[in-house]
Amino acid sequence: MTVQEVLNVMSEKGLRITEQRKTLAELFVNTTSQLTAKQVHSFLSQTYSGLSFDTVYRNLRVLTEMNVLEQFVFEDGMKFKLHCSSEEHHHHLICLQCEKTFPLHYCPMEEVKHLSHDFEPVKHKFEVFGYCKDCK
Amino acid sequence: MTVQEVLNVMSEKGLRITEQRKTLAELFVNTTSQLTAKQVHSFLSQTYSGLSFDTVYRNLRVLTEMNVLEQFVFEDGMKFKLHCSSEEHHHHLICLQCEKTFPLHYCPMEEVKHLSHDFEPVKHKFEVFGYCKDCK
DNA sequence: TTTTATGCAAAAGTTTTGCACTGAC
DNA sequence: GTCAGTGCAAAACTTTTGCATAAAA
Repeated sequence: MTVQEVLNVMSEKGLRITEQRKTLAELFVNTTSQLTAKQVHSFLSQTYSGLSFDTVYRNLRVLTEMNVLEQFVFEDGMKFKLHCSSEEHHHHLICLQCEKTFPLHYCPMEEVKHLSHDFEPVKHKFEVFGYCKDCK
Repeated sequence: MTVQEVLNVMSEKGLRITEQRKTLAELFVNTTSQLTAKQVHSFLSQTYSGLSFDTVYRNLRVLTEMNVLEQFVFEDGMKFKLHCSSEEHHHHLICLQCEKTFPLHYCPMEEVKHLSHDFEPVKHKFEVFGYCKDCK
């Protein structure tokens, strides 16, 4: 997904394109790792010195609601990344060192459905943490 | 795991057995769902009216550190449950209605190891949410 | 010009910390 | 009697909300 595509989605949904939002879009398009609100704020602060946290939170929330970003829960708080455009359902390998994410085109739910007859699965979380080929 | 076994672990590690901690042990031994600090506080408050939140948090942390409890991260905060005594590595089916958990003796990591040669897995999260046979 | 986005200030929610006092051993 | 546990108060941290002003369309 390009910066322009992200901005188009925002426009189509009636959002206004501010300088901050452009930079925010660039940040997420160029990052494969999952970012905390704090990290996003730090990054944007380099350009917009008076940037407030509430604006960051508001934009992260709005972008998550319109499916541009995806939200994940971790021990150290919520993290955000660009919503995977891949048509196919998949999961992620997440590097503990560089924090980059790599798509894993495998889902264990087929197997689970065979094993759990008394339970009706609705959703699931599956994430693998470890070291990528550059970091291991 | 029985209440007495939990208390024994606490004693062995040098913790003192207070009335509150006895009740806390009973709560977790009798609950298969994952509880938030808030829920634990509510429950214990029924018996100990002046109960403070910091004591609840302290005890949850101490019990987690000595592996009596297990900690999970969710959208609505940390949750705790008795550490699974099962020898075998497993995951959980979690009911969205009654919040009970059911062991799932299946782990997708064997499959993942075959698929991801460039990535060295260290740990993983796998949880299935849905409706149990009583709730569906 | 109209309406949305932003910054500021403050609040709400969760978790942690320091300290004096109480209670377990 | 000694040391750990508790309650209280306050702080730290993350996220949210209300309102006046600034900026996008």
